[in-house]
Amino acid sequence: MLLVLLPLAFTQNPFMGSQSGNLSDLSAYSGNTTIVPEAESDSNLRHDYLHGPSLNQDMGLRYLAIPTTDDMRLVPLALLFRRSTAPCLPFYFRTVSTVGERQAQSLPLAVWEPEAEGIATKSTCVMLLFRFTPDTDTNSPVYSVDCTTQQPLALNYSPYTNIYHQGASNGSTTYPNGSASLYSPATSLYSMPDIKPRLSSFSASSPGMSRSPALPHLGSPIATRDLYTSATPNYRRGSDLLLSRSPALGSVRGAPLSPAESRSGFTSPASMDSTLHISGEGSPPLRPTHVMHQFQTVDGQVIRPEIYGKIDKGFFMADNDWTCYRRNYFALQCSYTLLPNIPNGPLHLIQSGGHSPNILGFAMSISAVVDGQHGKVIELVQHTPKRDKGPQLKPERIPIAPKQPQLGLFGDGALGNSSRSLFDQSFGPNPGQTATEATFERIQFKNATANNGKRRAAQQYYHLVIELFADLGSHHSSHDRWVKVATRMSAPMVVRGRSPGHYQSERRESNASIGPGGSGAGGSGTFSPGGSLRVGNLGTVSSSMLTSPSYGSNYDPRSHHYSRPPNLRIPSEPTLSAEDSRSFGEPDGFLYYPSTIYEGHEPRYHLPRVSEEPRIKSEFSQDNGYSLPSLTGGNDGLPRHCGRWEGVQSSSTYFPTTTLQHEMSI
DNA sequence: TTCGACACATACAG
DNA sequence: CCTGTATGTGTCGA
Repeated sequence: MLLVLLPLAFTQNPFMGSQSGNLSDLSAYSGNTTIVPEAESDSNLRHDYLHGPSLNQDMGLRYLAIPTTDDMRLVPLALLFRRSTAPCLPFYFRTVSTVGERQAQSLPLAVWEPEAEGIATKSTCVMLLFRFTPDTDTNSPVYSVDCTTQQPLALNYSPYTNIYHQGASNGSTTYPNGSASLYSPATSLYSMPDIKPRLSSFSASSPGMSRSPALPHLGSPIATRDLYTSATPNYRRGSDLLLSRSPALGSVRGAPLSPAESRSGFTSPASMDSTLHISGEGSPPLRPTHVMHQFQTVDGQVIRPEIYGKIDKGFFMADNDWTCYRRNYFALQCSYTLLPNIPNGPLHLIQSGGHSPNILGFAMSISAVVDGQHGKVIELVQHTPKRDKGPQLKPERIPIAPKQPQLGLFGDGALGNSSRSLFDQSFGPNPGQTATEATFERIQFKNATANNGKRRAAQQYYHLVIELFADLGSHHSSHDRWVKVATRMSAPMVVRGRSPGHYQSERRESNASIGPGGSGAGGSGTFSPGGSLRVGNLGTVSSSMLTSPSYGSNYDPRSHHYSRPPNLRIPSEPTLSAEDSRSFGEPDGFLYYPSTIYEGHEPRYHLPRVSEEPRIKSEFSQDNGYSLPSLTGGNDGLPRHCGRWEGVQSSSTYFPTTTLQHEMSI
């Protein structure tokens, strides 16, 4: 089965007037699919996409389609509309199989991360397309789709990226076995903020792909990759493969973004906001949150944690793998929410055996493993700015409060009061405020992956793991006090052990690197443009500073490693080698293909460079000046920086009048 | 072959 | 321009 997230740009806001305004269009290419307005969904269609406040007036899952046949066509399954241009957190799509009354499984399908898509219009929607194939679907039927979203955190700037589509091409590729693969653009799946999506490797002329007869009159198909090109000068792409275990899909993983298309140096504003955990292009995607323990309120309501994370800096795509250098720093921003969010309720850990210990708080940490979730642990080390002259530590467990999912998309106070309900301790420069995000900076892998760069041997892969722990209280032994309740693992990554020069023969398309000179990450604590405060912390509050994490350009003047002709577009070719078959190990074969489709090919607006944001030096430096884990405190009272981004309010300015349809055929 | 240590290069802030 | 800081990377030896 193939899932495709297909962003569409509508000339008219689907929220205006008839909300079913697009239904007819959808029906037009629905083929053997039954499409029903959400209100009409029946037992066959479960779409309780509201895991806590999620869809709201700003966005909605309007239609769901019930595949009635297993024909080979794509089946439009759902349309997710967004009417606002404001940023929002990713939407998570899951399949839900039901056995009796019980949900048997909930398979993550895809995450649509608006910012990553550069959606800046009121008339945007995402359509999920499923391709049902006899072989795959027989064993893993998908009965419905669950669409959830983590509530938006406050953002004050526009995350708009000037992504636009140009040219016409299909965004899918046909593989030998007949199944089409789509890649998620960088902004893809399970990843977070720093948007560097890599495009799907759909070349403009993907062989085997043709317009689907089922998807008529929607304009010319476009290649995802095109969406990230010219008008997106600094847009980073990351690509991700969603999930897939099937050989066919697994091969997708390799589908890379053309290096040429990656825009160096740009970090989406959204990614700059530490409160935002939207996956970003250019950073390795994260798999869905793996919940190990749920919680319960006193009245029995089950609470599920959702982890957010964003891998910052240091990573780039090489040979279709997320890659970094062991010696270079990367950073990892972590936060979590509780869904539904219960502001003041004491929580109890749900454990087998009946005992339900109180949860006094939560903490997050990071780790790494090799070869999957249960692989051997790989040590991570955290440096101080002194690097070799300073201590080398292991990333510690940082207590932080949950972010509040229920706050409005555009509201302030994403880190508000309720965060304090679980944590009285204060972090950050604003006493009383509870940190809701921990940023682990200057992290390095202790070891490189085996055989990296060598094709003759199997490439080893690491995964970063973000861990959420519940604090059961100091009355427990140190061993029992912290219970790991959820984890979220990154896409597989290659860690190179040697200097870049050693790999120069290989192409590098990244951007993740902050570039030479360490201009970017500078200090420890930062204020993101969105107003979140990141407080450097080495056990205690150490420092903070205002800054806009500027990642600068990908371009490395010294080595030129990251440079590429600005307009050079290299047709991406899916790599389907066995190596590429490596999959996420997630349940199966779902790929998604998010992209925003714009009509018109004119160059679009350019985003202000994030690097232009003012950087403010720390005011809270500790004596030692070190700052390791950073905590992001509530942003209450912090200035929201919106100004420079506010100009993009009117989507009409940027949107073509023609609706484009990206189609794919199998 | 891998990795630590040292050194150098570069960007940026003051 | 100079200096200090931070960090990417080249090199070498264990």
